[in-house]
Amino acid sequence: MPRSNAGTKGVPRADREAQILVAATRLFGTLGYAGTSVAAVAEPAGISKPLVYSYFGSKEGLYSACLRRAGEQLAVEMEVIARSGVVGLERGLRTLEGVFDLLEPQPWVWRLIFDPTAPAEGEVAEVMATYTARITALAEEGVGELAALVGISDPLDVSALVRVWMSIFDALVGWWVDHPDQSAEAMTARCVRLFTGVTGADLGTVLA
Amino acid sequence: MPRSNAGTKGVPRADREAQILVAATRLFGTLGYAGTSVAAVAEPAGISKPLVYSYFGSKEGLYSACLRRAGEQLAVEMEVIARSGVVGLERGLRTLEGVFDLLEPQPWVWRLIFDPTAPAEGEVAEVMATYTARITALAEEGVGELAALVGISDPLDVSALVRVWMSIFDALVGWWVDHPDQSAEAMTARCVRLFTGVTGADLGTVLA
DNA sequence: GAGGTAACTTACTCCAAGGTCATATTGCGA
DNA sequence: TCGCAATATGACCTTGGAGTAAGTTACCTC
Repeated sequence: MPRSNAGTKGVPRADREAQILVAATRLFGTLGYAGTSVAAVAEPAGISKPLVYSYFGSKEGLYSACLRRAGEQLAVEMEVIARSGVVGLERGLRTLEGVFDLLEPQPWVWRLIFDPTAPAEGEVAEVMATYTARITALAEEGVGELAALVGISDPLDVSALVRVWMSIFDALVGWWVDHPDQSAEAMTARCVRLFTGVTGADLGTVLA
Repeated sequence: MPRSNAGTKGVPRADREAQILVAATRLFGTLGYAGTSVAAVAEPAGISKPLVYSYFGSKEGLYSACLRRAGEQLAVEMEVIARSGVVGLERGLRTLEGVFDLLEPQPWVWRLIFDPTAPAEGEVAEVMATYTARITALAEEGVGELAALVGISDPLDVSALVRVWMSIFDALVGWWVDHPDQSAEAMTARCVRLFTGVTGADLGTVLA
């Protein structure tokens, strides 16, 4: 019998890294960057703090790794939908639908990307800026098209409207996270009802 | 000449408290609760840290005091507008207008009330909940009325729509904070254009 | 002008959390 | 089977910021 708990347990680095990322993503997404300690990540991952540092270097490094995985997933999902040819309000809806599906098993991931408690400088800020920029670009595309259609042409108006749209998106995801009994499908249907009610548009065929 | 810097400077407690609150509100609203240290508040107020503790008891006590002042101002402003008889989308606009005016000299106050880095328990959380509840009640009133008009009756749909509305409000204030060159009046006009564009409603008379 | 009190500061304590070091165990190739 | 690299940890160092103890100065009243 070993005299200490140290020593390898036969788990390869890649596997451990994956385990740590899962635990960290969940905690960061739930408690926020500032509210999560590295020790609190190590515990559910079943390992000790120094191993986390050995693999990810720092708390920021750990967060960046989580961010890259989650951000890539979300950005790709949204980009695929944007390139699928759907336009107008329906494009917004389809994007919501895709995000709801993606987030269904791990809704806390959303907060990761827009966490206001994350550091405003350094590596984390840069990675966040990358994904925020990719997502914002898509929003600008969609909102810009829609704005032109209803006669909103002033660039500052469009800029504000982009912000509003992203905020609506965030609010709907946030509401959903607070109502875990609602399925992704039900959420999409809800969005259709709300959009229809507010804009008067016809989105009846979206739920095919 | 005095041998130390200690000793009264003849400033009455009420005056000092007011100075401290001004400095604290600005810092909390800019850097957030978590990002602001009590020492950082003391410095621009021109005093030392223990005096802050002597007057406000704790960092939470200090934040609560800021919150009460700011929250009361905002809640009263919004309640007055709500009771003034204006209805429908115009009520939303008038509320935005009132908040823009109130915030013009101190836009950072907005973030104070919805600061996500504030503690989730204890006195601060309670005070925040109080004002959030007052403001949410007004939103529910206004949104509920509007929702009924466009045939949205499911309580969960209304609940989600309330969240969306508050988020739009927050986005518009946030955009404005990021564009300090825009006057409160210009912002109100912008909101009229956006609302008109998105909903198709006629708000032409609002800018009287 | 003596003393009580309000206003004020210096110099600490304490703790949580980020980060590091020295060391222990085991799998595996030569 | 020998030894090295990879995996792992307990114990430690360090820092920043919340909070406090004890003392200093000045105003105000009698």
